[in-house]
Amino acid sequence: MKKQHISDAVIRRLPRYYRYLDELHSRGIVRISSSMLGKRMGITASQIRQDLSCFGEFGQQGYGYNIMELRAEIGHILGVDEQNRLIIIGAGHLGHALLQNFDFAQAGFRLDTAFDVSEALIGTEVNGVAIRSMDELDGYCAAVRPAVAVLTVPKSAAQEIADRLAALGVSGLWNFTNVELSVAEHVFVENVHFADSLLTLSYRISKKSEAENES
Amino acid sequence: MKKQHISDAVIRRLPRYYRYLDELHSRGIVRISSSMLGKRMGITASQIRQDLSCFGEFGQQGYGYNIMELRAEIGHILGVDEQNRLIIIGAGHLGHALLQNFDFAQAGFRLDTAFDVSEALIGTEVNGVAIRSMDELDGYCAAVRPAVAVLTVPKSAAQEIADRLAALGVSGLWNFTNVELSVAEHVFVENVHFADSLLTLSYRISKKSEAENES
DNA sequence: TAGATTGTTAATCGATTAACAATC
DNA sequence: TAGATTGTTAATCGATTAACAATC
Repeated sequence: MKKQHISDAVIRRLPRYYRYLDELHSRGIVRISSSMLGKRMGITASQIRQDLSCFGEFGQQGYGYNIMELRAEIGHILGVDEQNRLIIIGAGHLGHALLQNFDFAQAGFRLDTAFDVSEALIGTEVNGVAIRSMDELDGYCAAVRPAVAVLTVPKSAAQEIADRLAALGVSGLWNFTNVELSVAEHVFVENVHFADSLLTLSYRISKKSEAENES
Repeated sequence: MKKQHISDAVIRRLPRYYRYLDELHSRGIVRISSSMLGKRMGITASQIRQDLSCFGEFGQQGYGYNIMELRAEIGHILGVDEQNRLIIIGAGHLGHALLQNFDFAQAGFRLDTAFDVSEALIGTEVNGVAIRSMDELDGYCAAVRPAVAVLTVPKSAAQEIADRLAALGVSGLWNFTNVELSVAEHVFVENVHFADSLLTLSYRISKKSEAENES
């Protein structure tokens, strides 16, 4: 095991390992070798072993990996057992969708509450989660100290709210607005840029039809 | 300009360039050099010039790039001017959020219609888009031949619907379900894995608090 | 024990950065 | 013209893959 610096490429593969191990486990499979897992995931066995070796020794020669064990180890590395507190800013359509569908607990977070500016929403509950006024945000954060805030607000409000949350001491922002936030460096920002994602698909499709027209 | 193979890393940066150029343009700025753009984006000028050189020569020595022009070029590379047809499968919370908020036209797609199994939704309109029965899917695709289908359905239905869409001839799937789809190789899949994204944030936050505890 | 598979070191490959001649 | 900045070639850096001794 080399403690060193862990590259972003490795970190972004961890959730994918986690997902595959989850599925194997739910199918009742007990063990797997790096080469079998690699075959399923479409990556090399080398890469899997190399990646895991950043964090420890989780396998056994001649046997491979115990799926339940490895899943738990990766979950631990990702911090899913910490159950950090999380709040949602903006309970519009997207905020609602997350409130209704997304399993925050499985990703290691405890969803506390949501905030919105709409009078119609304030005071209501969605899926058992209370929606509060943005006026309460400061007091709430001071008292509860949530680790992460989900940004599902209009583009125009994003940077201002991000600054406010940074000042209130959140550690991370899960940003669904299509803007590039600039925040103090102690705050981690993870972007979910729908438009970027769809544009890469657009690129691949148009390259494909170009290629077809050439032939 | 080198036509060659274009790496995924380059393709994934294109939408980001596009976004920055959009913003500069809307602020009325006319030209920018690779070094200034790099400074804003937090990347090197070299990388920008190297990336762009995959597709052509868009700048001018001693001047830099005309923002409007470069934006249009990148838009064209990404295929935003093709206005491919797109359908949404699953008009639940997330499907609704996309129907209401997302600007498909700006990403180069024409949103035709949505499909769902819910009797309550079938026949209604959301934001001017008709929601049809899944029973109509085959006939609709045969007639209209949409290029892309958005998958906002429950996990359990995802693979089956993906297979069906692949057989119906779609070129791309924009997959919001947290499953790994396996489809015929002529179909491109672009995943938006919320859970993976949040887990990387979880990782960074827990590493941070570990580091703090050590000191 | 023999076979399988790990963790790790070394080799390769690809992506990023630096340097610079070309030229607006 | 002089200064600025490109596009591209070369150098560096990092990530992926291959190989293999260690060992269950």
